[in-house]
Amino acid sequence: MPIVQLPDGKELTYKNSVTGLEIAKDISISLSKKALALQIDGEYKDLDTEIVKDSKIKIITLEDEYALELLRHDAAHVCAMAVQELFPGTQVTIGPVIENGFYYDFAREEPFTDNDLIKIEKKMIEIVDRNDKTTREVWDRKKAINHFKNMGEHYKAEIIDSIPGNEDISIYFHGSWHDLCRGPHLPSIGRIGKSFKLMKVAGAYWRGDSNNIMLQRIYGTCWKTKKDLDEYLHNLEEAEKRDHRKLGKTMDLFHFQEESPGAVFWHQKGWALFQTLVDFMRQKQLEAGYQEVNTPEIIDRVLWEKSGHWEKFQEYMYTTSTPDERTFAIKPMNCPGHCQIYNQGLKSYKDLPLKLSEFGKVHRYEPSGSLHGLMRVRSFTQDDAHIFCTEDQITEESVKVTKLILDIYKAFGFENITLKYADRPAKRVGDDSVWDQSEKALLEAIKASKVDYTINKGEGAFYGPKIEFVLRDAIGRDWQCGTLQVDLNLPGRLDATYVDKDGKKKTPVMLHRALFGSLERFTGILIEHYAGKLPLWLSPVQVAILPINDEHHDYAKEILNQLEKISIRPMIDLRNEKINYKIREHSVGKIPILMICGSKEVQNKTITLRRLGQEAQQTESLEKIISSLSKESQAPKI
RNA sequence: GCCCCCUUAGCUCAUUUGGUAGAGCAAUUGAUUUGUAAUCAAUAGGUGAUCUGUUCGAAUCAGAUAGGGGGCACCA
Repeated sequence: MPIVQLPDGKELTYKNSVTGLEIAKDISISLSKKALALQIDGEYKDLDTEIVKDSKIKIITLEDEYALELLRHDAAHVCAMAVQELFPGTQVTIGPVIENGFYYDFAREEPFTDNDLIKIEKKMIEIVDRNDKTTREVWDRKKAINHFKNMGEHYKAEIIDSIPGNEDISIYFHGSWHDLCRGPHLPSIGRIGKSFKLMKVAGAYWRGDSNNIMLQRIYGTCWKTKKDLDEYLHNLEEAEKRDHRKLGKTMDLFHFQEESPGAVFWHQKGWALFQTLVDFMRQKQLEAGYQEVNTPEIIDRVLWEKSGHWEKFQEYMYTTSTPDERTFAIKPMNCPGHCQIYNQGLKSYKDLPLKLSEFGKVHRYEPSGSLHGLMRVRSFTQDDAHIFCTEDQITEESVKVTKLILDIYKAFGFENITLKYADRPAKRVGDDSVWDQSEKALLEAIKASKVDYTINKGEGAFYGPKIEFVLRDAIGRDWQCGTLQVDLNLPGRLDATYVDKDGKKKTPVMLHRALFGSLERFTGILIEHYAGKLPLWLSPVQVAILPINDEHHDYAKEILNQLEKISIRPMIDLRNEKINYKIREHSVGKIPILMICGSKEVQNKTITLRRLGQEAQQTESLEKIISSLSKESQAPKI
């Protein structure tokens, strides 16, 4: 006699076991038509799941957020069905739901072409129209493995083999097609509707391991309505316009060229932006008690061997040998250098925490496939620092770093910053007891910072656990920017010591931290974040002075002069062009403020101001504008 | 590094099956002296990424190399 409780608290009593669909019918015919799945005691199940005992249930319809996941999961199945109908012999592997859609990985000798994608999409629509009913069966493990092996589905057989013994092997049927799957699924496949689209084909390693074979991954997007799909596609198009590589070119900020892959040629305007960021950080770090230093670009490999970098990263380091037959590495990191500075002279516990910072340009021979505009380069500038401290100081210093990073990010208006806590990786240096200690300390620090975070298992640095501060680019890709790492290994390896209260020499802890991380990457993120419309203080050209005709040139030059005196970055457009033309060109060029001067302005000693993205004009006295701009162009206070 | 795709004028892009390349913007020159998102005209601009092959003939077909794009893997 199961009693089922509905979300509104109402209870229904049944004599025998009952399915979700039957309950939905009892509530209302319209609900039964909309019903997609079932939530039983918080767990999502198929709509035809038999309920045998008292439980809290909820009928899932398109209105529930979870419906989107169901739709996308089913869409992945439909994609696999379509592929197998069109390309017999293709093996299926996995097809999970991801943000905005799904993907499915296939094993097939021949590559899928863009044309195939169109065919597959058409076939998917056919399958949706067929609207096969979905049924679920639980199979014996051995039977399932043999069954899929006999079908030639070796990857599926392998997956079943790796499912923990206490879990059911559930097989879902959509008509005659079937797949191993955890479920739940829609009652029939046609319920996914037609608001989906296959987006791209890509390679992906079987089980995410680069030692394995490469599969072909088909990415798709799927939505509840056509309107949602169109909106998603439209937003994607808009986001692509914000691509920093595109804006970098049109805004004349930087370029790349094939003679130096992954290295930035900064143009004057891009460099001005870069330098503004450096100035900003320098100021913030001085306020936070850091001492800025500078260390050599090229250091003997002996030091890198000592630090452990050589063993782990040798193939990703640029090296150079000199006529005296020494091998040097071009620094990929600043930490060993900072340790050398720390090691000069005896340090006392009273010196700690000692914070050394550097805008250090580092070089890493990153895999060619990983290069990506400014986001991933082979030569970049870190706003790096190392805090030498005692174990007791780890938490306090870490909390300070976390706050500093978050405050700085907020100054740029970043809303969704993701924090990830990454613990010990497989390949690492140091004893596990030391790792236990440093992981505990960092976890304590992140908890004390009272911020949300996720766990990134096994993704720490080789010398210690880390917190990653992750920002998103225009099209939703995540990039690690800031980082904080607790290191109980390198100071010992690099002979750093301090004299403690008891007169004994001890090894300090080193906190590695970067705020922006890579200045190059952060600049890229910023360009996309602002869609190129940089705030006044960051804009390489802050003001364009546009005289109406050549009678106004002298006055325009006078304005230029006055702006330069208060360290505004102005430009003047003396070309013989119409004012409309000049306004358009400098608006497209994303200059925040246009100053128009004609006869009226010359006569009254005023300026007419027009701001980027606005049509409104504002006429003020030259004096007043100068003083207000001087304030407005300051870096934000944090 | 791996899979797939791309590379044509300074920029954005055409040239449908092989018959030696076009447009818009930008540039240059001239005219125009202009009041809030493109004034008009003329001129110039290309070893079609690079190399090698197939062919009577290659931007177009094949191969290699380089760079780039989308993913995967990597990311001190």
